[in-house]
Amino acid sequence: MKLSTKSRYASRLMIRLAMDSSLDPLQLNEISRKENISEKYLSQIVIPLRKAGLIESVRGARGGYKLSRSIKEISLLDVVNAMEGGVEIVHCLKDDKLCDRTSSCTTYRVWDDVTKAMEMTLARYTLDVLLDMISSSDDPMSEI
Amino acid sequence: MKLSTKSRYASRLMIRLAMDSSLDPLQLNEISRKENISEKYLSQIVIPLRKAGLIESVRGARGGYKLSRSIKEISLLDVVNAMEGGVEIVHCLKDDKLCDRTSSCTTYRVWDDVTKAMEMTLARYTLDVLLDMISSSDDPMSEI
DNA sequence: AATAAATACTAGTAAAATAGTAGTATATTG
DNA sequence: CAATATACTACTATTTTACTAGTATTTATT
Repeated sequence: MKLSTKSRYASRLMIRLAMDSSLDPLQLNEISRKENISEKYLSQIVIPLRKAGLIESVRGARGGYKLSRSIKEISLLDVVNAMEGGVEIVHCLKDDKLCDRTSSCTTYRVWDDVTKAMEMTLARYTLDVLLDMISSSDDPMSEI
Repeated sequence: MKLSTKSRYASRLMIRLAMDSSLDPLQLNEISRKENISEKYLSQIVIPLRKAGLIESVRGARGGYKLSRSIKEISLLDVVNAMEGGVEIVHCLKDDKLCDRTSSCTTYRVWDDVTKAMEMTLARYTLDVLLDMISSSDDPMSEI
């Protein structure tokens, strides 16, 4: 039950975008350097984020990416949802046609409950909360 | 971020053991029939459960399995922990030597929080709670 | 003692998911 | 027009998942 690197890298990328106060878009090449993640891989990660409407891209020279909403309005639930297509821990939560036991399934209710707990927790971590966590950290040079 | 079939099947197997009030051990062949899971596969699933001390086996003819603790003392957290070796959603939560960013990592704290939320939720579902859910269900013939 | 019924153990394997890489096309700036 | 960036498409090695198969061992029953 591991989170994919895509979700984790996407989270770090989003925090980098949130940290960038400049009006110009931030380029993948810079995020790649700071986060030590292949630029090519980042360029894949960025696609679902854009499709989910979390970020906007600017093409061409001096292009890059920026958040499309305020840092208060983007949570890690949004990010993980975008990357994984939902955080459901079993397929039948997403598509109940996958299993005809659903309506009478006891464990189904448990997995649903667990999924909701994850969602609630992730939703609490909006980008502004994460920035607060970083700025209140002991080490001012801390990584994200 | 899906739960493995092993964990899900193990949960259903454990509920079957919990439902069995007889003093004799329950055999895989019966669980296999009732749950529509290959007996051979169940025989693999049973191994981590036994190693985790959740069930006991009786070998030989008329052998089988039974819970080694009371239904109040076994939760789905125990089951998932046994099957997956922990519910951590990132490896670094289990072994912090895996990443040198750990001490200064903001997202680390999020993943830790999410993992704890999952653990708390799973721990609430002890086998006796699950049995209550089944018996209070509308359909007396409901599957688990 | 022999047989049947069960678990225990070891190994293998097909399919899917993961974690990337590579290359070309397209858009924009200067 | 050249340089710089994203956009898109395709491929691939590795790992994980979800099994299956076969043999060995233990125990109850006859």
